[in-house]
Amino acid sequence: MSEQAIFQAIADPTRREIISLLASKPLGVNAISAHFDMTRPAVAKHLKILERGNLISVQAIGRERINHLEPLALKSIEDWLSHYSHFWDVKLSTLKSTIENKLSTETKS
Amino acid sequence: MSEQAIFQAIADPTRREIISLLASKPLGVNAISAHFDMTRPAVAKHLKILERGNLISVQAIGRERINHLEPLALKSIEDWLSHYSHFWDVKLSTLKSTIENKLSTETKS
DNA sequence: TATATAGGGCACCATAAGGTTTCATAAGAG
DNA sequence: CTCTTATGAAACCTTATGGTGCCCTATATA
Repeated sequence: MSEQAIFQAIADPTRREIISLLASKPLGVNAISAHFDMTRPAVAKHLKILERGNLISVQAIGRERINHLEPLALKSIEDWLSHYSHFWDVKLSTLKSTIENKLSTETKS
Repeated sequence: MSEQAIFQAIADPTRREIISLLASKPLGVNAISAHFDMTRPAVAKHLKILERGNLISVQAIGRERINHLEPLALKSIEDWLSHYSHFWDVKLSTLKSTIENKLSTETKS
């Protein structure tokens, strides 16, 4: 839930690769570790960290635990970036603040 | 230069706070460490990591070394995020049109 | 010149992070 | 019931990380 958990989760290249993998298809621990040159417990640890950052959700089917990507959690990163991104990208932050302004004036009136 | 250096740089909460500090004003090492409950060498190490990720540049003036934020380096993060952001971008634009519809019906009535 | 100030650099320490091996358990398949 | 497969979990090792204290050099300034 903490923002730090997400920043930490995406800091590791292996975990970013796992995210990339799960983006195309939900997978179990074994299927994921097949893509890496490391043992299953190592991958399982990475998955736990990703889960702690709410970047993946786990769905147990029988004896399998399928890991699903939860991309919405990445929005915190986007939000943090928006404080600085106006430097190169005015478009998105303008859209965001426009919406927020409209929302606040709406609720006020 | 490496993408990993940037992800690693923003993974630490202290470094993100330093980024936030430098966003408002370029500062020297001493001025920065005055904001934290840690010694100057510790802050200097963080600065070195930020520099390695090209997130700050250093300008030497006399005996002072002023650290400037280089927000453009954060674009790599934005680029990486863009692979997944469509998930919530759809939501956001939907929200936008919803609001605009509400606003137009409001002004019409 | 003497002295205070800004900062670099090194040695050291404790803990966290990433990995392995090994063992245990739970659920399908024969 | 037995065997295989999917996974969790603990113990352990090695290296990275974040921090400290201490000492050095360079530049201002009284």
